[in-house]
Amino acid sequence: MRNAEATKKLLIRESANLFNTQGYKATSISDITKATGYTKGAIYRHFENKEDLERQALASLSELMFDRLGELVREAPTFQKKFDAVFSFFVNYMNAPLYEGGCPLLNAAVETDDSNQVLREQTCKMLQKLKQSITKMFENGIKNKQVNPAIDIQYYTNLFISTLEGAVMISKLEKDPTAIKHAVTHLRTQVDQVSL
Amino acid sequence: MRNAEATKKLLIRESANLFNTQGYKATSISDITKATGYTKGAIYRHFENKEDLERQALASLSELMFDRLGELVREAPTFQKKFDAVFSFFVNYMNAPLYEGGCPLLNAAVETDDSNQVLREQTCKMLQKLKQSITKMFENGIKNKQVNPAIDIQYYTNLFISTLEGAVMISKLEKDPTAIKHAVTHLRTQVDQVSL
DNA sequence: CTCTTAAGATACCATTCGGTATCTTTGCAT
DNA sequence: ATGCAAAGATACCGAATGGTATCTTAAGAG
Repeated sequence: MRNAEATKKLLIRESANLFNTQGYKATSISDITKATGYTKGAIYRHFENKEDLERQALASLSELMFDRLGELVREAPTFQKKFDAVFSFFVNYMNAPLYEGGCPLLNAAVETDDSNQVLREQTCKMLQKLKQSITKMFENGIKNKQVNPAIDIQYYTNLFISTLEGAVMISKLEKDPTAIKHAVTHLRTQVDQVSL
Repeated sequence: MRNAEATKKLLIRESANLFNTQGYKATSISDITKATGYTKGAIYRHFENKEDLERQALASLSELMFDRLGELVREAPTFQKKFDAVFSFFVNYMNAPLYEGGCPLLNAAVETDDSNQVLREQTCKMLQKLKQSITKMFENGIKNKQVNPAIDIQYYTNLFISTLEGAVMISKLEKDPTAIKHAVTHLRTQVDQVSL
């Protein structure tokens, strides 16, 4: 064989980049053939249909995101430093992106919320996973006596994700990191306020 | 003639709804013919090409948005009530939308930031206009001695738009207004903090 | 009531879409 | 070396794409 697994990974990686920059519906199979050098016959040997490829590509982006995010948070020792890690992850969408096209959660959410039921549910689970990560950080902060236990965790979780994602939207549109930096500055003060 | 102006308006309104829900690239001309009852010949009599229609549809969404937003802000008497009006405008994306598909700024920004130069610049101007509206509200608040004059207006403008837009993304994806309500709650405390 | 002209419908164009059937090539086991 | 199954290339399908040329219809002017 010619290393089927490697080519499948390549197909997923390249199509994920295209989906995340141009959109899922807007990216054609022949776009992917041009980007990878492989032909349609090769693509359809590894994936049932375009939707199957879209699902696996989004899953791959999700995995990349949570792997990196988890790594950064794990390495940070304290509650505040863990949030610094999350913030730097989002700031990096502007200068050293893990993947092209900005946040895959934001992109998939906006494209699929009204039209694509399958990808929408997958994106929903991605958001839930991100929420769980943030929630866990607050819970551990409380457990370790670093955070005020009276706070509304769901409220802060929603607030942090909203602010970061909205700022990514603005900074990507303006091609200027100011909005993200403002968001991070603000959220840092929020972290300080709930810290003991 | 058979009232050309009315049909052009109808074409713009219906295609704007489709673009804002399904995406610009993902919406075909024949989608628009099905939604309006008009044929392609009719559409191409009123618009040079699809891009021309996309531009005019986005401009129409922008006009709808700023007309309504401006009206709400104008009617509110005080600095704090003006921001309440802005907040209620965004909350309404979930229950009584001015147009289908959520915030046209968010949708167009995410779709075009990496791929569509023409629409991207138009969306950029839309964001600038929104920024100017918020900035003006802070400036007037300062002028009227209702707001602390030491605040960084650009910072708060970015923060408010980021938080609201990110929350719209989440609430639309989850089909649940909680995220927006949390965002509004938080921004209201920010309004209070900068108020005199 | 007709004539003109614009609005809109119809039919078509080349191209691209997602998808498939079939052929060729490759690498491995024997 | 040879056979074989899997990987990938090629060629094609019907449907849909954006766009256009042409025909028909309708409204207002005289």
